[in-house]
Amino acid sequence: MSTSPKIALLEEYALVARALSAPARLMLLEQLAQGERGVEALAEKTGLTLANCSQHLQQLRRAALVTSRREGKAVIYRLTDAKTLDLMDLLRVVAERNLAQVDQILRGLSDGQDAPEPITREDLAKRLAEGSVTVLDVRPADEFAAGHIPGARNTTLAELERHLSTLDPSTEIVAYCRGPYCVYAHQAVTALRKHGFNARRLEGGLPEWREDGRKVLVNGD
Amino acid sequence: MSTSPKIALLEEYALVARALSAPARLMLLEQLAQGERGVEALAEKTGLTLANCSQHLQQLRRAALVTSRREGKAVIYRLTDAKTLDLMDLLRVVAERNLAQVDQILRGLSDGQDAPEPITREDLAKRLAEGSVTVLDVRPADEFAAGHIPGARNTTLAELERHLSTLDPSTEIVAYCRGPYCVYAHQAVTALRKHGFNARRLEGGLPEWREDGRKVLVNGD
DNA sequence: CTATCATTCAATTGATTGCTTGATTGTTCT
DNA sequence: AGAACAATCAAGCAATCAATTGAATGATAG
Repeated sequence: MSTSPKIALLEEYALVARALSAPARLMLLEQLAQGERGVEALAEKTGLTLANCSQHLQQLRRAALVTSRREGKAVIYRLTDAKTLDLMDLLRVVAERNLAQVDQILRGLSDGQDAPEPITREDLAKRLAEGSVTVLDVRPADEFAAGHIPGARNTTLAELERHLSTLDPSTEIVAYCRGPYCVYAHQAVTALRKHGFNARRLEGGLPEWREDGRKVLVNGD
Repeated sequence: MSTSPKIALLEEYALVARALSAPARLMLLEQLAQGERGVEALAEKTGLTLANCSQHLQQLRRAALVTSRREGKAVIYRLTDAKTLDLMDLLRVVAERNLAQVDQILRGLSDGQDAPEPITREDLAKRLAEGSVTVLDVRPADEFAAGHIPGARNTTLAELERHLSTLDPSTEIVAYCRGPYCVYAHQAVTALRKHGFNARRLEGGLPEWREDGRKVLVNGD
């Protein structure tokens, strides 16, 4: 070791930070937060080419944020540690606090109107038990099928307009998506409110709900 | 905005992560955690050239992790937000959990022996009130002068050997330094234990102690 | 053993980073 | 106004990174 142990340690910490310093890798981690995935599925979801995706995954693996195992001819990646999600979340919090840019983008999502505070997972669980709420899962159908909040209805943003008439205007709607990094729920709430619905976002997304130890339905009810 | 809002957001988060992805900048943040500093002082402490230091500081500012103000002809930098320390700490935790490399380096610091668990700040405060402990501040004298735990004795690692005879072998010694990123306390504890002293590390360092709202003595008692 | 499929490796391009040197800006002191 | 000082800017270099393309590995199925 030519460098001092202090620098060597800092270099390791920096390696982890560097792994988080590309949008593509943040997307990959967001996907992996939903559950383990093969390389091809990840490439498709994130819009990366296969080779590029594979290389990003290897950078994540060098930083030990993900682990892989072989399953037949496929290689399955998963998060090494749920703490990584905390790290990403804190990254988001610090960015939102300090960077005016972030605030602007988020404001842009809500289209001029002020978005209401998100509902906590605990509150949603209570409301679900009472049946006094409609839950909307705004993720692609395959992710919905792989697991969702019990009782949730699935729709994509594109299809939302067509489903408006089937929603009860007198019940509050709670929308959720992949997690704090995902903007689908923001956009769904904005769209719904514009049509006069009483809609809010869920705090976090499915990975956080699952991590709380709450029930998740798999494979289309 | 040519890119989608989702990518734009991720780019902002990535910007923050990128700011943390160089050892030099982690060192700067560690210094700033002790309190605000001018550019020259930071350059000296970190061993960076002035221009280089200034450029790193500007990257940190771009990510809004630090803020600067002018004071006479000097520019004083400080952390924008204490949450940044949490972020760095979590970075460390994730790195320590997952990277075998980190474990090895830390093990190397303790020279083969197993280091005891660090003492919590709460426990140390109790022990201090009883007077049943010797507290050792293992930072450079100027940082000690700028603030330290009441009752602490200051010594550098280099001077530690010469001070051994003035330490009471029957009292437990608690060593601390700049914080979780700083290895001085690790090394001091190892040295002390090798000489038969009963020594432990404090969890965190002075910035964490201060953030707990605990008392700090300034300017040499 | 060969064919096939999923993934990784290797080589290339253009862009970015880290660090150095020397000039420039902005502030204070005389 | 001019000298002295702290900090920043600008230019240049080597090193690294992101993305693309095409070839090579590793595992399975026939």
